[in-house]
Amino acid sequence: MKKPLAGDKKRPTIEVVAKRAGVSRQTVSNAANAPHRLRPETLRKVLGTIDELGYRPSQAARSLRTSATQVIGCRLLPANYAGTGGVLDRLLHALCDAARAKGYGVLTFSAANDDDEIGVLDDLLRRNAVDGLVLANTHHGDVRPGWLVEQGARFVAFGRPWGVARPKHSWVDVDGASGTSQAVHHLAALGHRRVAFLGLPQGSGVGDDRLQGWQTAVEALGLPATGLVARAEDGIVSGHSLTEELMASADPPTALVCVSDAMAVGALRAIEDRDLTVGRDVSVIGFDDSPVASVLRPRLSSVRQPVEDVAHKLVEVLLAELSSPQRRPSRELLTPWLVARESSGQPSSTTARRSGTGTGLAKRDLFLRGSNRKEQHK
Amino acid sequence: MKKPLAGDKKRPTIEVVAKRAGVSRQTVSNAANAPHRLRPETLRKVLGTIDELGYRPSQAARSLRTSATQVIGCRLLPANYAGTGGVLDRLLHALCDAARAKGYGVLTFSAANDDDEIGVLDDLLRRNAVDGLVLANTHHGDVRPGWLVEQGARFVAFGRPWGVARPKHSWVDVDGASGTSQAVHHLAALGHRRVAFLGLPQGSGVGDDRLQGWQTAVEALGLPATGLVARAEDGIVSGHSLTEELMASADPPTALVCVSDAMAVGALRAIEDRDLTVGRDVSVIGFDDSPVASVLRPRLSSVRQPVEDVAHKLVEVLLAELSSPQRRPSRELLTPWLVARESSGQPSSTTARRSGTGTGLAKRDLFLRGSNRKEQHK
DNA sequence: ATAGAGCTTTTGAACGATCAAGTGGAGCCA
DNA sequence: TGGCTCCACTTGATCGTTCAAAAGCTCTAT
Repeated sequence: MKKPLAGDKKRPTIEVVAKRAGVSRQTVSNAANAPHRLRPETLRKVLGTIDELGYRPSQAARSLRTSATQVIGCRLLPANYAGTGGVLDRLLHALCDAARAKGYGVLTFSAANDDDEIGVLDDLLRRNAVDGLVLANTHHGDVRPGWLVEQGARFVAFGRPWGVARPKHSWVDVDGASGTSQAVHHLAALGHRRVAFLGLPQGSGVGDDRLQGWQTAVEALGLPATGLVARAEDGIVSGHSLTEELMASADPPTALVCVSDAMAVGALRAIEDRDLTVGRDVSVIGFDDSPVASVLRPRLSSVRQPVEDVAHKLVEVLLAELSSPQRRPSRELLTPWLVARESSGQPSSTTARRSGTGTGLAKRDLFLRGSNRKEQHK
Repeated sequence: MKKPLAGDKKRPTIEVVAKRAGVSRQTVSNAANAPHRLRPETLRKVLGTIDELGYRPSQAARSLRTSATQVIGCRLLPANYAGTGGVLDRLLHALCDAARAKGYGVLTFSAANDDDEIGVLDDLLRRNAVDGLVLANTHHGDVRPGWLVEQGARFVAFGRPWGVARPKHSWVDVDGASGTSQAVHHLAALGHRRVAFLGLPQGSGVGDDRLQGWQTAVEALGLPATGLVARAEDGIVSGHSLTEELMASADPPTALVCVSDAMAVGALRAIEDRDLTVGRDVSVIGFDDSPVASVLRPRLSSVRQPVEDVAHKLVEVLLAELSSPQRRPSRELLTPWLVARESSGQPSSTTARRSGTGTGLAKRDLFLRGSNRKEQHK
């Protein structure tokens, strides 16, 4: 039915469609934007012509008139193998889907740092290239939200406004504390009592949030807490040295809850270096369920963020922001869940050596790989 | 100098700038688009006013008039932990940078499959939402390039037009054969003679290309070739079973060159399962240098694609395509390089056991992690 | 003095859609 | 019949920019 736009043949304009259907421009416009205004018969006729010519309204002309671009801007963060990088990549996919379902596109851009990002945002806003923005990776002392509010820009943050008492903008975030708390409960249920936490230096929003979840759970379960928190900048190296530190103590932990998968990878290494077995002698749980988690051996238990839900909420909140600007900011806190794998098991003191974990390709690996492949081609 | 767009204050239009500078609209327009047409004095004055008011031309109005959106479309492929996924994520970042350097933005979208993608592309083209497209992940029997050519769309493919004799479109690709050839040469230099290849089923473009590189190198070096090629669908499980197969033979290989990192991960597992040591008893080299490569232990040697160069070429070729449509299609083949890590070492028969590879966190890990962090915040 | 050439600047029109106001006709009521 | 409302559709104006052509101006050559 659709006519190909072969060669340099021009796209049909609303005028062409109108003439061909024997109606006026506005009627064609209404057929798409306000079908209830047309008589059913007319509507059918016009839609038929639209389909026949393959007409779609020019985005530029529509944007000029309505000053709405139907585009959302989002910074592309460097894809590091662990940490937030992996999550943000997944989020971007989900965001594209969620946005498209609402008729929006996603314009991505990269920036070297926050100041550079503000430069890009300034350009996008001044050119009216986007209707709204998704601001990822918020952190303490983040200058971007304030700047955006000042500019009167519409945006949602993915991440709470850490350290800001009365934020003037909407945000969506994942309850990190719930995630680490789930991890501790899972470990306690397996029989662990000395559950340590590998966190970030004080002052990091996500870090403190996740630490608090550990703390809450430990208190609730009556587990020991002293000497079981170690902190450093995120990274494999940090995870390694913090774990060495903890394991060298008089009464070492039997399980480690980590603030990130990168930390967890470091922890795995340190445990192996002490000739201990991960998941038996010492259990490890990471955060973010980055792609590496299911490739490591033993596979890493990790807390997974509900990125699809986050993306839907982000779009929902942003669109609300776009339609009625002066409402008070909304907040959404979503709950992550634990993906338990072989890196977390019963402590060796309370159970005999588990069988069938050391060698061979686990059945679950097969299944996981299978479902990955399906996702890839669906 | 820049005036904030506080509150709902309207962006200044070209008319406002013109009035304020005491010139006409067109002069303001020329100041930005054709400065050579203005008297130096006038130019200075107008640019001053533009800067003072923070004026930027409305993208919509400009697009309407020029029918150029300054936007490139690119499909976002599912981020699988190995295979092309990781490469395409890196590519997207580089593409955003390269595009922005030329004043273009990148509109991303996801699609469930190629047909779905055509639907999205059709929409984007009909609405004139993008000037051009980057088509990633080309494969045998790909219907997209032909469809795009038929539509008269401007695009560049990342990936050769596999199986098409006289392609009608431009493309940029990485020379996979060179990559696997480098891998074989590297292994041969280390003393390996029986170098096997873990490939994809015949008919896959990238797979056959990479196999050919292995073949060429093996012939050039006079290494044995019979019984050293195993093929299956990409994936960890495939890598595992193919490796078991090869290692069970009468005269097993001492090194494996893999078509992907996923295959390589499977190979690592299979080797460990036979209680052999990777990098000593059997060396393994992957392809794409996905994020997992440097996290695995031993760290995986892998062939790395020059994504930044690819992105630059893609943008360069696409912009050429946009400016002068009817030139003949250009082709660019870039060369990847081998990143040698611990998974490839001297074969155990020709050398004593290497020291310092088994335990501890390698120094290079420290450096790598450090540079990752820097990239993240630069 | 005047025309022509060349440079700088201005003016009118157009891009293709939507908004706001206007028109014509059917239906209803007095 | 006149007047009013409501519905379906049409017309004129407009969004903010750039293109194409016209208009001024300066300078030179006749």
